[in-house]
Amino acid sequence: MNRPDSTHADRIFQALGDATRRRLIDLLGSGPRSVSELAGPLDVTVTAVMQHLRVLEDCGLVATEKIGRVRACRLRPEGLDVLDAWIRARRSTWEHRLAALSDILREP
Amino acid sequence: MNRPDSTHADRIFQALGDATRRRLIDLLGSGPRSVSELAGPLDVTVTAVMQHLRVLEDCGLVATEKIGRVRACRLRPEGLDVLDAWIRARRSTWEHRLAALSDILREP
DNA sequence: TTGATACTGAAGTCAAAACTTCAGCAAGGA
DNA sequence: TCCTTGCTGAAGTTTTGACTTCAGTATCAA
Repeated sequence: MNRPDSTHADRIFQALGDATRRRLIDLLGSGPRSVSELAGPLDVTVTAVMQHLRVLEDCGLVATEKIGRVRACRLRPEGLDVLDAWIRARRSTWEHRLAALSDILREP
Repeated sequence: MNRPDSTHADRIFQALGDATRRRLIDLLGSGPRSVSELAGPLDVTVTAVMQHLRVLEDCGLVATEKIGRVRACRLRPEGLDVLDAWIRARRSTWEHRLAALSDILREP
């Protein structure tokens, strides 16, 4: 079924769930690129890159700007904040629960 | 195309890319559950839950153990470490690059 | 022993989404 | 002006993977 994703974190996980998009992200990691500069190494058509960029832009991981006839694409580091918050929230909850459990087990 | 995922982080993103699996993770956040206790709230068959558990177990986010005829499922907090490392690595790289860029722009 | 419960495995269905082709259009250069 | 480059949009194809059904198997309890 896979209900519609709602939260920001949901959309980011959904976006990063695709291997091509993660590779795109890593390409942009070494600096801004145009759409066709991304299509080459990714070995897909420029149209496919456009579609991936749309997804990544929608969830805040990438920003693009059209200058003349080329579209400049770059990463948005703040985009990772939501992901980081997701991890922190879970980690602290899970670890607290485990700690509480082991306290109980230590009872006489 | 979407080539086979190779790294551990890749498999985790792939796993968390699915909304049902994220909900499953959140259910386990409040304590261990059996397969059928998960299937109820998720509103899918036990078979579907089994398949999701397989994925989550393979990437180290969940551990399960069969006791008698019920399979006990629990989270593995360490599973998040890989994800956290992925974020940190990118964040620091991206931010350094941006810092370097703004240094250049500040040049006379 | 019998029946109910809890999962497992194989096999198939189906919809979402990744990707393509193709026909534009606008910008830049010769 | 004319050609090339770089992107865009619509539409269709193909693949992936989430989900189901159904037929087991093992465990537990009466």
